[in-house]
Amino acid sequence: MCRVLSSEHEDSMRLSRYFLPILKEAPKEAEIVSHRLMLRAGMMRQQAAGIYSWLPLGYKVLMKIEQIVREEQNRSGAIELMMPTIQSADLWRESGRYDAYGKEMLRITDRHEREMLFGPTNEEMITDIFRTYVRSYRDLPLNLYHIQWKFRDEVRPRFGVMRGREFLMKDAYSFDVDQAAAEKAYAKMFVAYLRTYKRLGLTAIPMRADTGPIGGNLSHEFIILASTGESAVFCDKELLDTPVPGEDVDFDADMKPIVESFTNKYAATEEMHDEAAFNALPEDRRVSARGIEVGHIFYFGTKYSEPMGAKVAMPDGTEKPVHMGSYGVGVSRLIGALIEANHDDAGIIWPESVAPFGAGIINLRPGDAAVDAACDKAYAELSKAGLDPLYDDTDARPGAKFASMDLIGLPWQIIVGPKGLADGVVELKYRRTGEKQLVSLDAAIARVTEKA
RNA sequence: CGGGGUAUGGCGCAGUCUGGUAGCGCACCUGCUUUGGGAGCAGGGGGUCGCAAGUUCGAAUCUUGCUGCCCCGACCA
Repeated sequence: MCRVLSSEHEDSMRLSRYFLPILKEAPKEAEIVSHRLMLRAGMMRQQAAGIYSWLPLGYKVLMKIEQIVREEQNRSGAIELMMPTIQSADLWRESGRYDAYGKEMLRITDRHEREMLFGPTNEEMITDIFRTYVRSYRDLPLNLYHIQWKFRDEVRPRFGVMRGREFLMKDAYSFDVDQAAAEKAYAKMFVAYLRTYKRLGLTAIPMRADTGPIGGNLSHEFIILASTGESAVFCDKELLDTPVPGEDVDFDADMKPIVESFTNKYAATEEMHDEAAFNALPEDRRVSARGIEVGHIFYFGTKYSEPMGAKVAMPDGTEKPVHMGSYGVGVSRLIGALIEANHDDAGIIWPESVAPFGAGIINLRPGDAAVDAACDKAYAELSKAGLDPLYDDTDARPGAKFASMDLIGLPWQIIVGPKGLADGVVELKYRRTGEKQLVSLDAAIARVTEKA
């Protein structure tokens, strides 16, 4: 009894007590599938163009993605801190970007008529922190990151969270003594990104990106393939199966072979596409698809350290500006990308690593003693196993319950009704394939919890 | 920022051309019947028709101005 009660105070939830405002029809402004499904599944609500409230279901997914991103950043040796959303214009004047940035920057004036801004990124601020405290080459390398809300006043926000104005982003910044060291930091992040997307259930392909005036080849966009992607991409089919390093990867070792196992194969977005090089691939290895950018890493040398005076003392006593790189992951955008890559006509199909609840339990006849008891048992067992189940104990009709559960896309459903129970079985449904089987309650619980 | 749409209850929509007391489906509340893939019947609540001026005896409807939102393009995580 106490066990059941205490588990209820964790993440598991009875639908009758939850806040899950499901819509049968999607608001007309939502055009693409991820946007429609997020609104219908009650994950978010638009408050202004490109600005959203995160409702409980959406917020849970957002936090799960954020946590995976965080764990992989930490594993690679990056260190988390937190910078504010509001910044002073003065910092941006130092780098020259205050005037250069244009109208995408949301400029704010405070009560003392001081010029402020809602940060679209944090290179200036992190450089300021660095120059304040770090003076010696001995303190390098250093990689600091935070996961914070950003604002870019896009001319035309669209596609829901895929192209919002306010968005959650992980941005990391590396500091090194020279370009060779910075390249090592870059390679570490490259590998951390491969691992992050893998854990999210996505196949992200690193593609060379435009490095602008700095040149070199140290900029990659991480792209996932989805038919609704925003840009055309071209790559070698072998990249889809190139192995991603496991949890035991040693980040102190040389990352270059891993990076090269990806960068030695053709991959480019439309802007960087080289038709001749692509056509040199055997025909059956040419993948021409659409993609969604979910991360971007680049090395930019002394672009900020130089004008902002972020220098360290070198062994010979001279001072040199540090070499920097920055590494972004669009955390909120990833929700949209995940849905674009994982859905069917009935709704969302969450990868297990980010599903808002690990499994759904549907009670087809609340009030029926046997059905209630079976559901209570499933709920307690799944909760105990840390599966974080959502228990639909409402008195809605079966059809509505099935439709809602499919819509929100939990990996597993255990469906309990009086008819099946009379034969000693419940229905176990795997959302991704739609595969259903009639098994005993214990077997269903065992099957769902075996991976947890 | 150029071009095009659109704005009527929480969501989807009709009504606007031709001015005359705001309607439908879903959702919500009550009751009854139902209950294994988005139930049926009956009753009920909820909207100053985006905002502001104007025309008119009378404006959701006509005129003017403004604003929000959406789509296409250029731009970006």
